[in-house]
Amino acid sequence: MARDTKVFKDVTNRLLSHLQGLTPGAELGSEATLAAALGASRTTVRSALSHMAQAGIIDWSGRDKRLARQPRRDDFFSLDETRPTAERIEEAFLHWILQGDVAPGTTLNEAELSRRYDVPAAAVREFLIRFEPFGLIEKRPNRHWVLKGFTRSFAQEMFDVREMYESHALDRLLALPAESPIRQALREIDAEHRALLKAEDAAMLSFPALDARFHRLLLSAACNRFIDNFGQTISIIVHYHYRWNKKDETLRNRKAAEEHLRILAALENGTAAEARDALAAHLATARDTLMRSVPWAGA
Amino acid sequence: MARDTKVFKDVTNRLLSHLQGLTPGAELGSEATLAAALGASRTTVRSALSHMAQAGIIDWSGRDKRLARQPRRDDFFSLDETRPTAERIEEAFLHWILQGDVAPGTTLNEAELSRRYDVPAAAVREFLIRFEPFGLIEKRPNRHWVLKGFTRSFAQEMFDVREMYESHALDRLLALPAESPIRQALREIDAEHRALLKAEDAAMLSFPALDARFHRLLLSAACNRFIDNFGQTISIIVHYHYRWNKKDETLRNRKAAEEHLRILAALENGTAAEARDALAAHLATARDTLMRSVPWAGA
DNA sequence: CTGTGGTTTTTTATTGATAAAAGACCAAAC
DNA sequence: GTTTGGTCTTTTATCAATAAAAAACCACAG
Repeated sequence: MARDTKVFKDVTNRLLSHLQGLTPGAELGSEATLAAALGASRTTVRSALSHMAQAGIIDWSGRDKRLARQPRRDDFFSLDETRPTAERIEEAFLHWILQGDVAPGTTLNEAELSRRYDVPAAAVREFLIRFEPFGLIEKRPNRHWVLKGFTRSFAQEMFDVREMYESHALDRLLALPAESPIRQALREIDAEHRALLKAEDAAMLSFPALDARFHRLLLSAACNRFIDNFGQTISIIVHYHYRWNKKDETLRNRKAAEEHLRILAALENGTAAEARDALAAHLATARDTLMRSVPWAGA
Repeated sequence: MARDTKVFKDVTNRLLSHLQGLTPGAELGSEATLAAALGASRTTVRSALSHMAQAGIIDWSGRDKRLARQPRRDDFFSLDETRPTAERIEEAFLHWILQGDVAPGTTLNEAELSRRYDVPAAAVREFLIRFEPFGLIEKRPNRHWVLKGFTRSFAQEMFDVREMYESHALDRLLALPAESPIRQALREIDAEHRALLKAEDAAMLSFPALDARFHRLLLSAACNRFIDNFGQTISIIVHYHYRWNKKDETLRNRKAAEEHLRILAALENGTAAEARDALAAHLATARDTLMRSVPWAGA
């Protein structure tokens, strides 16, 4: 077999949902236009079109492309088939690692991971290479990968960098005018926090996603690709950590949301010192929460 | 063809140079001992041994392994054959990029790089993946890699992080006792700086290596894998930059060496504030030097 | 001469085959 | 009974073949 037809399926799906908005007989526009709109090559769009013509969804001959009938639900490919491979590995792998039942020192076999997650071996390899500088895994040349585990020292070092970056970003943020896009976005996030805190406890489950957005937005004020990059990886780790550690979840999230609000309030009305103080307090809580859930043992 | 026999050649070379210290008739020791000493598998050591037996360098039958004659120069494999692939790509690629005649926006073809540097395509791919988070290149999914170039904003962002990390490391260093290994190592580096400054101008060519060691040692005080990792990459970039930018080289190096000495003196005898000040001054000069050589134009 | 679609070429992603290197196993030697 | 070396198995690195996707090319309609 050669490469997967993922892009073709994804393009077909997106083309179909576009067609749902049209009435039968409507013109579809030129191939080049469709390709540009879908962000794919004309070759792939043509494959999708001929697939849809065969299925009787469109009439197609030369320049004349018309909707023949409304797309049905079973015309679509399943979402699972179009999900990016990288995303699937990342999710499966991080879930496995942060689940906690994988001991540090475990050797990772590329072929086995590839089989287990049903993804190409090259994609597994690529993921592991990308993940290595992050420090959780290590490659022994000519040998296998070794899991170094989520140790206390790892968590500590991660937080040291996080504190450095977020403090730096906050200082940059304080220097920005109140009308800047980032500060406007922060005001919107402030409103979302208030709405979440007013809602029922169950709604608190959506806090991790909000938390990730808040911190990424904060870091984006640094306008630094290295910091953005780190923030992305950290948000993955923290996100999966939240998913895993269910203890006192609602209470913990509520407290974190309130700490976010204190930072946001200080940014809006308070002094720079108060904002720095609020951020430091929040990061200290976050560090404490994370460290509590990391086992003392481990290499 | 399958994989290269690089490890075999390297093991053979190292075994040969070990044999040069022995007199003919001497026993070589067990296969397992040799394998452990050379950091390779017994399988590979056995291949090397049978190669050397065939060449008449040793007499080998069962447990009895003796040196038959002194290894000659032409018994060795050429150094070029044993150099790690990763190192070769890194050197060739970074040299090409930092040479400056490659315009940002240039597309990189994996197969072409593989041919040009005579390294396996997979190794090129691996190198590019590792290098991507560093921000110089970018992958368009299902398409090629794109060079983003060594732009002013890139250099600026790199230095922002560098300043953050080195300041943090310095604070950690100031808290260490005078007898700590890092401070001892710094005293040795201090002496090397003084020796270099006393020597002729030509000796200043070895400064870049000393500079890299100084900064890496400083960063190592942070005891943080993320910081160490960044330091490694930066030292590569700065190293290649030095190699490229020959203007006022000696003068520039001399100045930097003196700035290093000021930091080291402050660490030894001065106040914390003086040390911080000296570091800030040095980083400002370094930033200025780098920025001067980065063209204003570019994406 | 510009936009469009049919066609061909190039490049990338993926797989399976193959040899190097590592690692496991086991019997003989000390 | 521990060490050592011969042999076999597993895993990794590499290449070649193949199909998807992209990109280039070209002819023709308007």
